[in-house]
Amino acid sequence: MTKTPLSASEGVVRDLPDKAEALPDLSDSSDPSDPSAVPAEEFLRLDRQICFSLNAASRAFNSVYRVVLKELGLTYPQYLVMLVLWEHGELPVKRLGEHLRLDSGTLSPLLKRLEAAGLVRRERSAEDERSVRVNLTEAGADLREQALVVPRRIAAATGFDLREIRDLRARLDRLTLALDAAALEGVPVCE
Amino acid sequence: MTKTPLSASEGVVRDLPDKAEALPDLSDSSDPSDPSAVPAEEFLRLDRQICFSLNAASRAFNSVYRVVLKELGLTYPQYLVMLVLWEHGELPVKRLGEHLRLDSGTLSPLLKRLEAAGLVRRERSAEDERSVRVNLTEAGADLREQALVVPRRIAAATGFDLREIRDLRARLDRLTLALDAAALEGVPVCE
DNA sequence: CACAATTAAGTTGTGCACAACTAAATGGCT
DNA sequence: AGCCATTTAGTTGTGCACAACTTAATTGTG
Repeated sequence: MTKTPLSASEGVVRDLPDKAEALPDLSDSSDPSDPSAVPAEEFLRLDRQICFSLNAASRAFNSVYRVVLKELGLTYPQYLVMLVLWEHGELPVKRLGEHLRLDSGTLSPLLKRLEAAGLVRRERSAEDERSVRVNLTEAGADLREQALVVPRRIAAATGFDLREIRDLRARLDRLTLALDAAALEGVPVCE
Repeated sequence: MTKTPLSASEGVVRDLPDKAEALPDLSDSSDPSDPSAVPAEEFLRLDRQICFSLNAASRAFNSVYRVVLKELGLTYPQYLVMLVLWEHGELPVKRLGEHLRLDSGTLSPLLKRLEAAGLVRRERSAEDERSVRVNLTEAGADLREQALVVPRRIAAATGFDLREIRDLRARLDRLTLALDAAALEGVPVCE
């Protein structure tokens, strides 16, 4: 077996939405904002759920993009790189990485593949020989035309309207900010 | 260079939260629920943002878990597997995959590593020789004790209270459901 | 100016996700 | 019984994320 069926095939265990209501509603406890009011056992189970949800959403998103992007010949991370280049034009690898929160360990091979595909050119900067500037080729710039339909198709697949998307985005950004901050000053030891 | 600094180092391009307000507010257009009211160019930019947000949140989450789980000797996906086993006990690989939405291509090597670490045992089922049952070893069962603190630390890192976490989870699950459905019956061609 | 620290890109190695495939066991169905 | 479709794990190959490292260019400081 290889691919867990995505559909509502009979035997499938669906942890995601169903159990959401079936489980004890932790937010109904005396003080919903106080995590220490919840027993550790329950908390472990809750963790299982939120982990899974985020993971599942991320992967579901990925796989929808994968389908849509296949006809452009791009992977999802490659699409993200192209989006930045379409919007900003030439950029050194460093800047690209800042936009995407990716380091050279990820970008170097990815850019090599984009270059092999003829979408991008890389050349050492003259002023600073350490820096490599990434440029769109004509083919790369032209691909933007085909990409214009992608967002609509994705948005349609989510079933969310624009307001919901915006709202979800805001929450996710807030989450990311908090997590980054926590990662910086060391993850809290207990509390 | 290798790791894009997570901190507020001066030159860092922060696409995530700042631009959220700086950009034209698409949801203020005449009809927020009608995507076709938005020009394709804007839509492409919006897509860039929501993609990035989801991706960034997922990776930020991952890296916080990575830090916390390192002292347990687990990766994040391995932790997810252990959570399922702690909750359900012995399971065939197939069921494990259903809980986690992972196929054998991902699980087989992962379980092999967990087995090498002495946390699980795998044995062919007697009734059905196709099936492999995954069992916790004593060490694997014991590890649960240490894992009990993980959820609190993560929750603390998010800065979200339980209600917000629950709410975010509900949205993500809804998103996943919609995306799965779309993936099933083919992603909409244009719409 | 010289030399240490910093910065940019790339390389190597590990682990995960997934598509495509193989191998073996099982369950019908005739 | 014999055969074929299905089911279950596993394998192989590609691409991404990231840690740890290397190399080379640049900057800062004495």
